[in-house]
Amino acid sequence: MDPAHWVKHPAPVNPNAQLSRSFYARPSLQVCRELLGKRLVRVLAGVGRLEGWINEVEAYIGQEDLGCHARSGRTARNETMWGPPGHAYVYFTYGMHWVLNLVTQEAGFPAAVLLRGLVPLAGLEEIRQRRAGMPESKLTDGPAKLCRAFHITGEWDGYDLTQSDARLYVAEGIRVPDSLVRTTPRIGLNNVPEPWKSKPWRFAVAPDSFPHDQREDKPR
DNA sequence: AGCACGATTAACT
DNA sequence: GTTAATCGTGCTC
Repeated sequence: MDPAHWVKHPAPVNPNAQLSRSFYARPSLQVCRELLGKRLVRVLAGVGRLEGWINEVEAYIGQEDLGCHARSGRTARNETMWGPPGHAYVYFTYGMHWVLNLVTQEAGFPAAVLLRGLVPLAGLEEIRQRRAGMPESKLTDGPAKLCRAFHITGEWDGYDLTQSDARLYVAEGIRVPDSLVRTTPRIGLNNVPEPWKSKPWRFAVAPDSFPHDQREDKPR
């Protein structure tokens, strides 16, 4: 990938800046698209920071969206999605996997963005440990894989990613031009009726688009 | 109370 | 390409 495709955020954006609630409090598709290239940060006490560039996301938008958990109304499981934006919505699925969403839009409207993929940036040693036996390219290339790698479980459901001293949050990152963004239907909605099944609400950018020289440990 | 299935993954043919 | 693993959730009876 031509490095010229990558443009750093213009000053005065602080590249370490934690995203504020106003970022999440917007239409979900806009938040979704803009999350590409941002960094998921997990602070582990005594271990250090795990970081990854966000490279794949999906939007789930309201009760009308029959692919969204909120389709069945307000329940104990989806409660977090109905709350204020900027919180983590973490749920358990397929009897063994946790997945992480970021709540979007205003409180009272159930919507969130599912994080489906990261490109490991920092804390590689810890990430590899959590994903023992997996090839380098498959450490965090799925919604449950990235939760496994970043120590994210149901305990994080409802966590406010915008609080100061957050141990889990999203920070500024690298700018991803539209020319690199692929838009497709969402993954895994096998029994969801149309038109929801085919809504192009998945946004992805190829992992090898990200600059290797900024990673803590370059892939071998 | 019972049941079908899931915003998935890893292993396998 | 197919499939087992594994259990919480929401829906039906």
